[in-house]
Amino acid sequence: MKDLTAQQSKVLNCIEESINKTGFPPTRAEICQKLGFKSPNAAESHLRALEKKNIISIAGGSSRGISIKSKKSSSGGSVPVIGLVAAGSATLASENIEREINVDPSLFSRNVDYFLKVKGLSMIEDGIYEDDLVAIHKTNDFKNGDLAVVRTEDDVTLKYIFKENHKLLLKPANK
Amino acid sequence: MKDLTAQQSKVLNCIEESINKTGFPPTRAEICQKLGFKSPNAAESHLRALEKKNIISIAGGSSRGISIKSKKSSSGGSVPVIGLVAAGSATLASENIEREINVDPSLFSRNVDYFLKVKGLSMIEDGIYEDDLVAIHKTNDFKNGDLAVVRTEDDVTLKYIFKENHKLLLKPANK
DNA sequence: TTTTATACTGTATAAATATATAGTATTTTT
DNA sequence: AAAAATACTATATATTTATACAGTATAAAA
Repeated sequence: MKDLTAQQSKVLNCIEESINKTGFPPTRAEICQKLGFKSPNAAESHLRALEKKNIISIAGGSSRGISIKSKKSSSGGSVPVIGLVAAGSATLASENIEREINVDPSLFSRNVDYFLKVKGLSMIEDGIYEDDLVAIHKTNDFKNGDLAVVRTEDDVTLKYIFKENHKLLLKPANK
Repeated sequence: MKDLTAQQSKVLNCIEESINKTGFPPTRAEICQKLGFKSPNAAESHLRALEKKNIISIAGGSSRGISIKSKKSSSGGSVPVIGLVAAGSATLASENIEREINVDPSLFSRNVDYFLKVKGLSMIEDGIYEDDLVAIHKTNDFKNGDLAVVRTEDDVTLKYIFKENHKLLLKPANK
């Protein structure tokens, strides 16, 4: 799958949020309102970009005709579970998948791409214990203080992420 | 819940089908076309009837603004969620059920009868935070040190349970 | 260097859509 | 027997919505 730009991720999130919250996709105007655009064409062109990248499909001539593709069956979709170590590999290669579990999408505000099984006790102060499953949502869009899966050269960990000037600041949960 | 008429059921089916097939709810016109009505008001009044019976909600002023309120627990994995306070009542009365979620039974070693939503911070030292969901398995069989839902005269809490001689000892998780 | 993609503002409009009103007829409830 | 709910047709319209067209500007790819 091609990478999404930050803005495209925001729009995709906006669609997911709308479906989760209201039960139906947003209009162009609603996307603009949520993301602060002043022209409906801003939303329109992002939607077309997402369509081109095969992330969503747009039903021509009908209102709110947006649907998210490749979304596993909306009720009880199967989501892979990956150990923290294996998550370092680029893809969700089948060898790295420990198991698949069915989750109710309504439990989470965003689409869950996979689960990470936590190793070690580094997050214990935040109530995340060894062997806990952490739901991971893939996106380029984040806020300061979000908890994120961070991959460095030789390690994969959970860290709080901050953007300062033009650098990324990573803050671990343990002291 | 009041019973639906044959026509109202047809309309509800039509809505469900549309959401499953296209990803978004139908318009009045689409309902008419599917069910053979010749007036948009036929669909409209059925929708209002379904709304009155609390089956769906209709967002005013927005197209396709239909969402289905109580999802039927058609799949076997549906489990009710109950707030801790409400759990004091004897049964899983429908008024006390906040929602229903679908869970993968393989996530738990025992059968899950319901979920409790945690209030307060009494379990924070054990990694159970406010609004966490705790899976509850009903049984008379327990071991010393098991975490259990305990109901006293006026309170419902999570406590560690021990059997000593012929008495039950309850130990809270907080200091 | 030219093209393509991204990222918008601003304006306009045909078509889609919700929704009200006016009727008629049948069934169910009180 | 009267009232209320159900089940529609038919028409009308204000508003919502998708969608096209015309620009401007920047960054990335060819």
